[in-house]
Amino acid sequence: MGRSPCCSKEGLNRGAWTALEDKILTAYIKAHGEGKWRNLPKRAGLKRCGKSCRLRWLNYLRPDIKRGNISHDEEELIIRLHKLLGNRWSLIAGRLPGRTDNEIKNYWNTTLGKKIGAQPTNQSRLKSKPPIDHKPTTTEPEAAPAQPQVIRTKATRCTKVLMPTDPPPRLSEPRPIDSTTPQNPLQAQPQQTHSVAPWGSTDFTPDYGTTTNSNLFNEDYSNSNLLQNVTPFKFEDWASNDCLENNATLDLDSLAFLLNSEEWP
DNA sequence: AACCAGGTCAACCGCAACAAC
DNA sequence: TGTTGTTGCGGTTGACCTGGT
Repeated sequence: MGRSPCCSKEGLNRGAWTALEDKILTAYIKAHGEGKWRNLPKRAGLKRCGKSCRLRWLNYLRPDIKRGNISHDEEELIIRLHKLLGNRWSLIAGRLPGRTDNEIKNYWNTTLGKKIGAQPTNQSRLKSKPPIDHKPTTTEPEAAPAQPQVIRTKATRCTKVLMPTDPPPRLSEPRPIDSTTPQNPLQAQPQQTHSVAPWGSTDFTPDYGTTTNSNLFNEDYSNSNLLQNVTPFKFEDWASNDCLENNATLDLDSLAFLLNSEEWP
């Protein structure tokens, strides 16, 4: 490869983090804040690569991390969002306060992927495992007739986002439902600095009442605490956002078509 | 008790987008 | 405008755990 690794491998610790390393990293970030990951290990006195520090902080040490016990509401939300977004774990995680993309990805690959009959992302693992009996549960949508429609899976960053001047409330602080503003999980507020919603524009108009799937969310989630504070979005608005790739409009057109189809649960 | 298979999850890897120069 | 450095992302790996035999 033409490019050197992010850091020299020599003399650096690898593998599981020790309690001491965690302590050092946490203390350093509390004192100096996040960012500058490349220089962080040197400054903090850690024999770790900056990438490793970042990952450890984001996925494990951050104070707002929720660990384990993914609730039923969260599970359903993950399933729905995965149907919409595919393996874009950071976006999905952005809808789930306190959850990390890594945790959701793992949860999907080990639990949800099997439950709903989707292929885990880890294809190599599947090869050595027997087929899974996909029985729909009472709480899950009907098993998809075919592979879930995935927009795309390549990693892309989305930083050109217009943040709302009035950030939506956290999921953990539900607001009363306004009957005039149907709710949608995709409008749940982004709570993580590393992952923001592409539909962050403040001026789009909630309007998805023209499709047979307009109640995709508000029906299924009408009883969900998690989703009582979210508002619907419009695919056209979403697709036109600058942060999406040029071909995203096409993909979203396909997605809109999919949502209009009878096959959509 | 020992072994094995399968499941879970933290960590690593390589790529691509973005920022700085 | 092009190049280089940095950051963030999804995919993948492997150590550890657990349950069955």
